[in-house]
Amino acid sequence: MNTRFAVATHILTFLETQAGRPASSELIASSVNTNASLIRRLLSQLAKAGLTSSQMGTGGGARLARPATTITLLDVYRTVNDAGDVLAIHRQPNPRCPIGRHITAVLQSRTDAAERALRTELARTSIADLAADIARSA
Amino acid sequence: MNTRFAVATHILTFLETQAGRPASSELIASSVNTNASLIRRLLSQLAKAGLTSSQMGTGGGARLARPATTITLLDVYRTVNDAGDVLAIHRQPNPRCPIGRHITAVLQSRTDAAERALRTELARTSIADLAADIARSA
DNA sequence: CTTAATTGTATCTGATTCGATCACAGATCA
DNA sequence: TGATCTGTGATCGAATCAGATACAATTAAG
Repeated sequence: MNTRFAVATHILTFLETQAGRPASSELIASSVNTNASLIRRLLSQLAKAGLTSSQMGTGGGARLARPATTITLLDVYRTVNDAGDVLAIHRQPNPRCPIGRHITAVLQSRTDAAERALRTELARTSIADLAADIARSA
Repeated sequence: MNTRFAVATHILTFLETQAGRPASSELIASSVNTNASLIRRLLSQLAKAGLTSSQMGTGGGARLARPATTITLLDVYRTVNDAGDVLAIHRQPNPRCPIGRHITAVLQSRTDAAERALRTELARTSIADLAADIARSA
């Protein structure tokens, strides 16, 4: 499993605490404890998904593009995960075997339901919730 | 994502259709369309988890160790996945940053809830259900 | 008792993925 | 003009994975 979901969530939560001031990738990287290039790559994805916006040049950086109450963990998940890769399906069962011929479709419908449950739960938490939790911890 | 969950489920469903007759790793491998060694590795895990039992020697092979109605996709998931690796957490945020210091715990509690939802859904499907779905498709 | 079949496990290999790192063109502002 | 940023491309080493081969141990059949 990669760490993009966790890092992207960290980024967004960090931006929320910046109260609208743009944050540079260097600054964010120092909070996440990784390098700025990786942060910029994730920010690029987040911006394409409409969750953040960035400005180049002196004094530039990234900001949330929407109120943190409207950005959920499901939005983050959708941004950084290819569709349905939590419970991958194996490639090519033997089509001459009755099990092999049907197992993929049958199993897929069940794993789809499971992933749907995961997503529903993720949708219940917003970046604002996380920021509030952190404020309470601090 | 690896394919162990899907392959292990395939194996168990295959065994269910064998009606108690032991199936060799070669036979199973031909249905899954992979090699026997991989199947044996998975069967070894499944046996340790109490889902299958194997017998060496001529005429040997693997069987379900319990009725298929009592083996759920959650059992399979537990067997082949390390704990909580669906939404991994990144390793070492900067502890000198308020966000970095708290994000891991705060996020973990939310991803735990999501993974719990996933598991609950997986528990609703048994190997017998899959076998029945396949019988209906055929 | 001998032989064939089968598991369980170790080892190796090529492909793929991932994160870290460096580099640099383009944009922006003072 | 010069300093500061983003966006993106390229490369690298580590890790993971599936495929493959090998072989000792076990079991049943003849």
